Amino acid sequence: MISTGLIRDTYAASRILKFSTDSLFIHINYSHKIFDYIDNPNGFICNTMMRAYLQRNQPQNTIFLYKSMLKNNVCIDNYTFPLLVQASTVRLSEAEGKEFHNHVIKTGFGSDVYVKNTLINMYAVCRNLVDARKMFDESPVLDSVSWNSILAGYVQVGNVDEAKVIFDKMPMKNVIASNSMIVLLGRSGRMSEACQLFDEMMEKDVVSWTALISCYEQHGMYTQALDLFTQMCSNGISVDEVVAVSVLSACAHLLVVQTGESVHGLVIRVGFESYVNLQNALIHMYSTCGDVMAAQRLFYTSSHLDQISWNSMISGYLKCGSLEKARELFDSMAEKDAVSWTTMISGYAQHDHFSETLALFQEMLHEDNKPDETTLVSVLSACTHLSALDQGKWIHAYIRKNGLKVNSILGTTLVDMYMKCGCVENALEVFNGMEEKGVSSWNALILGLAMNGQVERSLDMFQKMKECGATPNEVTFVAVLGACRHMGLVDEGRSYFNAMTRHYNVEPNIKHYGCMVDLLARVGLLKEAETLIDSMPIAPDVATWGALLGACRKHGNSEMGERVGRKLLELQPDHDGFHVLLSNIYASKGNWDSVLDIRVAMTRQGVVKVPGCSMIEANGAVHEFLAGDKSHAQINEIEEMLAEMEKRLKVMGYAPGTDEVLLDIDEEEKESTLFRHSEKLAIAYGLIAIAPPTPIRIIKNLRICSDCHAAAKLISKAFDREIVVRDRHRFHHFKDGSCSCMEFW
DNA sequence: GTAGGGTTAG
Repeated sequence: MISTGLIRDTYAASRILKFSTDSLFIHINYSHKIFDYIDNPNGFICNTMMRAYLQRNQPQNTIFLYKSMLKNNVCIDNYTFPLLVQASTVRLSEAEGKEFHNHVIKTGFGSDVYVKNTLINMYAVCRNLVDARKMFDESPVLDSVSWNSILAGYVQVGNVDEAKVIFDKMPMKNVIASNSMIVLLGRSGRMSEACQLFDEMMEKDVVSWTALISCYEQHGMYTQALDLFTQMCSNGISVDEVVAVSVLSACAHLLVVQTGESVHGLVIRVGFESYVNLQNALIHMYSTCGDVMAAQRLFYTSSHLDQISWNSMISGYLKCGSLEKARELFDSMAEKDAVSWTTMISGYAQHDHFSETLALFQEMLHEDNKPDETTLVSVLSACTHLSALDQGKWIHAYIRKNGLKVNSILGTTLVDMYMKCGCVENALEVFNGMEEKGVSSWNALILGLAMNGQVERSLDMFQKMKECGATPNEVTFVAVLGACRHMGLVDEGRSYFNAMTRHYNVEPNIKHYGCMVDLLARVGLLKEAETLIDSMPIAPDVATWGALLGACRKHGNSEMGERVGRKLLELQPDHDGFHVLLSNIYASKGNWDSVLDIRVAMTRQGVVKVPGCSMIEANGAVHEFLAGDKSHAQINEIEEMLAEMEKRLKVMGYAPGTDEVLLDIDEEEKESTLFRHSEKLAIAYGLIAIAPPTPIRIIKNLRICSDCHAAAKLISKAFDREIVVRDRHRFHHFKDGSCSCMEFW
């Protein structure tokens, strides 16, 4: 019929069009074709088509059709404007809505209650409460839709007081009004009032239940959300795709995969699997709860996938550690958005694949993608772990250049990066410039200052933190006690430790006890440290005993050292450091037989001493040195520099501290072994490759040894160079013959 | 023909 030419029977045409548009399963293109064949469509036909566009989420076509009605002098009526105004509401365009409001006034349809209500609603949704209220107040006819629309406006802007006034004054409160109020109260954190209203409702529908369930969900009250959902089901309300999404989110947070599965079963039974959002919520729930196979099944069998589905699946693989599968999926994506990139980048960072993190970030930039704050947090953390200061600085510059917002998380990450790269002043600059500071920001600051030897400043910041109204948490006290430990401030440490529980309601955990044991033991209060271990309410861990062992070695208490060392080797027979420490204790007493025993034990256990390794960034590359390493391309120059260093140091009275050398060899050999330590090789290379006044920055994987520490102090004076060494514990800033650590390390 | 509920990816 259609193909024979234009349809001239307007009535027949309107029936056909109405039939095709009313059924949402019929594709819009079909209706569109019919419409095109209609000769001179009248107002009714155009309205029908406008509605079809609106219902299928094509508001722009609704508006376009209206404009062509104007052009072709098609009769506009009181059915046209509500559709038109709704279209501008969906598009969230107040300017468009206002324009159509003017048309309404000019054409004289302003008194139609439908037209008026859609206009009130348009202003309300666009948060223009002034104009919404004006229309509402000036209207001689108000029905329940008018009241609910103005109420929705106050819900929209979160004005509880005004909404309450409207709600109380309403002549006929229906379910819709109460549902809106529940949402508003819940969003404003007034959960008890929301619950009360919910309980008072005579008639509740699925929206009422969803409103309250989602409020619980948003406030992190996941258990309550699930309880309410159970009640909803037993009240005979059937589950729809909206409530399911909220409930699945709660399941994901609580990691209750079984509940999630039953929700899955319910929605399949009701037949809602084709909703993309619901699919995504399911994929997320399964992968968060560790059932990545279930997530994968959904993903690969679904016919409707969107960007979020892909990103969720990648994230699911990353959560369970399948980096390769995640990368494979990532690489196969047709279009990657910022979230896809960040997901993959941060996945690498979280699994300690820092080089991959930086490499993928480079790729992201190379493909012209704009990283945002979240991306940079992960990339910066990789820089911190790799001590890649130059890259870290580059990212900081990128943030400034692109005007990205340094929020509390990004700022804290920057502070941490600068601190852990030994750049205290840069860290402070970032910190002072931060608008919002969280507890973590203060923690990074306190920790960083202490780590860089500025203990007094660190403790001052703890005071200042409290003055600024931040509440110290567990991590804060690890940092504060750590600061005390870095300078041997025993009395201060004791008083902070006591204040934790007394004034700040923070129970000490194993790390706090470890700090205290270390602090006491380090200054020689070995007995007191051991007593503290014995009286701890928590079982001491290997690190706590290890701290005591290290102190025994330092203070030459070989009796306790042997006892503790033996205990540690029982607790963790494969730990290289404890073997070495105990062996050092024996070696310092000249007890070479026991040293040999330990060597044999290490071989038997397959324990390998982690070789000392120092890194130095110079001329855009990272150079690694192992002890006695001869593999560097410029080894001859380095050897010459070592000789020069040794010569100048001897003049200054340097005596090699050979008692730290584990090997049973003679003194002269010991000296030359000492002088081939990785730190010294790196320093020698730094003196060659890095022009003053740039500091020589070195990262060592183990603690710096006492001989290298003494030597570095002298080198800083003899060569007039600043040397910064980050060992696995803290920073040492060597300058003018002294070190920022003040010998506490 | 007009009014109400959701979240999911870093």
